[in-house]
Amino acid sequence: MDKKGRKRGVTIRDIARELNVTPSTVSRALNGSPRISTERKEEVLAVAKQLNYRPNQLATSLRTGKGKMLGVMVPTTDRSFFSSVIRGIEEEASAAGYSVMICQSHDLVAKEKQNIASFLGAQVDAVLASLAMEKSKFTHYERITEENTPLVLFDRITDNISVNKIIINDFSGAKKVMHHLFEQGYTRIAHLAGPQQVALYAERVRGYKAALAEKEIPFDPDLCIECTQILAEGYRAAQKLMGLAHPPDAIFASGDYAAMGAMQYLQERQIKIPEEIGIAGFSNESFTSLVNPSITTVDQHSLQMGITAAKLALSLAESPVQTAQTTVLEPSLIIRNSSKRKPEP
Amino acid sequence: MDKKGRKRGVTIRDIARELNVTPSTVSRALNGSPRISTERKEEVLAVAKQLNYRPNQLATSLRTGKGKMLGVMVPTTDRSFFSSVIRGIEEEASAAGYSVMICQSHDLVAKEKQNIASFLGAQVDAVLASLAMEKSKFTHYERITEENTPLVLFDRITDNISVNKIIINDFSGAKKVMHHLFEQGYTRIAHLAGPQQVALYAERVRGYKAALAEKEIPFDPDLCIECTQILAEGYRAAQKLMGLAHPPDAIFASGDYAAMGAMQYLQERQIKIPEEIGIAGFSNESFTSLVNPSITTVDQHSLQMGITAAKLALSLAESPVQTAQTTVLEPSLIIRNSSKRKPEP
DNA sequence: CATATTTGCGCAAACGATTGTACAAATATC
DNA sequence: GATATTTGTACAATCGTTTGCGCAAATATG
Repeated sequence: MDKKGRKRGVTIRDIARELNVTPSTVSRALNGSPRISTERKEEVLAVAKQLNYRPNQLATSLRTGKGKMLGVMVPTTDRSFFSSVIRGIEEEASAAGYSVMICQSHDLVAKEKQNIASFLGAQVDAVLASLAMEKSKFTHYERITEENTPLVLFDRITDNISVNKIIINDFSGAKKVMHHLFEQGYTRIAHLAGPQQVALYAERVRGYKAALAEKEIPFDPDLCIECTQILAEGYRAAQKLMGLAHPPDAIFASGDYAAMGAMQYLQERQIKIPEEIGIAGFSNESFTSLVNPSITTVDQHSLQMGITAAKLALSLAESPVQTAQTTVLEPSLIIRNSSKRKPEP
Repeated sequence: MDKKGRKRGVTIRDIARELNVTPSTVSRALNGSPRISTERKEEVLAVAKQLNYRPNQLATSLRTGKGKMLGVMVPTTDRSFFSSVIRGIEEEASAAGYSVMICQSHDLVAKEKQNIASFLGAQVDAVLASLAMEKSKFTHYERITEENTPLVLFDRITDNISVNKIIINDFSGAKKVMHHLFEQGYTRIAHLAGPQQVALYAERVRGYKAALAEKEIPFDPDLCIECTQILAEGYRAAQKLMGLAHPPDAIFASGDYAAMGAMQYLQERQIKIPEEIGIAGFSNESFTSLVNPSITTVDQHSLQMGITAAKLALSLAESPVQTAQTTVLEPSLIIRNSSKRKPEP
């Protein structure tokens, strides 16, 4: 601590003084410059270790413009999907010597703006983000690219902004669910769609419709209910569906929480799952394997998505001149009891 | 971008040049120094806005030694408890103009060390951490305090290191569960204890024993099984318990996942819950309200814990000279169907 | 009116690291 | 042995901000 109560660490100056050389020599030695003799390097390294020297990242970043830090923004960390993605990003980043700054938007544009300001202020080398659900004009994201900081969008993306994107094939995921439901003998399948301003939910609806079309089943608007993918809305949607003149014999929800809500309603009504009605969700939320019956869902390979996104972000951070690309990951169907009414073959 | 391809932002120099003053004047104006005239301040502010100036946090931090950043380390973000704590920390921090850097230890000491190095390198103003389960000597945590960075431990703490701590009253939480189970008429209550090197699990065992003692029920070692609090271990523990000559009539698990595992085993065995056996967990994990029957558990006021921890950390960051204190929060029992076998009064 | 005080701002030195250039000594070349 | 080349360090500027000190002009005080 100096006289002002601030903490003071060991600096290259201290090492330099110890060895009667200049800070520049120490710096070069530490960074393995070829212009420094091997013996000097060893001396410097020894003293550095002895003094427990730790480079001040801030100073290095300020000088070099590279902060060795990735900014990650997700709507929330307590969904298993996002938390896995983060884990993937972290693994990849820390392997490359980068640290990760995580922020949550709580699906609020205002918070997004705030977080972006934080990222930019902290001079992160790249930003990885999954968009908030709130409708917006994405101008705050443009400020990132304006400052020449690489931006990678994952999962919740938009076409309104031209950057690198990592998504899963939501269209295909939805179709896989539908094929499975057809295979199990369900024919009148309802869909609990997510907010359609979010691209991935729109994609899933597209997959739903495409699967119907393949079977030459006309699309029935009554069976496709748009709702935020939370438990209560799934419950209400199921209620509505069961009140129809021709209720569905299966419900495919665009999110696991809505699927769960629907299931709760059906169970309260003593409707047997999967015998009378089949249920499927999306995201492979951890509870889907715990509840009874376990819920059929779609795994999004979240860890892999994080790794892929991080790799891309890191490469962009090192060499910023690259053209925007979109990587599409293939999701996997996970069949569980909520939709299995045929015996195993 | 300069010639080397690095991004260059607007600096106070640019503002200064525009107004024909020096950077120091701009800096003072921006920081509201009383030594600058009101008109100058307005001019500076106007130009700053016009040029879209954003202070370089790195430079400020380097100069002042304060990074306006909190480091948060948790074992994992995908437990609802930790993710809520983080949310609380974030809210409090961002209200105070601080940003938050989140790292996960995955319960590995090696990762803890790495993360601490990241924190220290990033010159965070304070570190908030919940310990990994792995046994260790905590010397890596001491490096934080050695560098005079405030450290606040929450939830998973240790007595081996003298710092500020925020915990919930695990002893009392466990007793509350036990009282409730007694009240419901359960008398032979088993406990699935967590790893005893983790203080909070030891506390819960202490609460379990204390409640037994109050009822003058002798402690039966056969009924207290230590296991990591994951689903599979809970399942196995229940299996073991039901194989006893005198099996229990209730199982109180120190964690919700273990409780869930136990419940799955019992359900497979067609044992009725809560009629034949009562179940209770700990942590109020989100799935506990979704499964059937819903699981009685203990809420740890995670959001409040985060807020409290952040407040403490922030105050320490501002004025480092304070004596270590421990704050204890009171948990709440949440009674659900897995342990409710008496009709509501 | 002369001296003291305030007011408003500039100068320059930090913070800790990196890096282009310079420069002496050691080695190589003829 | 004189000159050219390499080798190992030092010097000093720089990244963007903050801040102690100094200094002039404006105002206040006697």
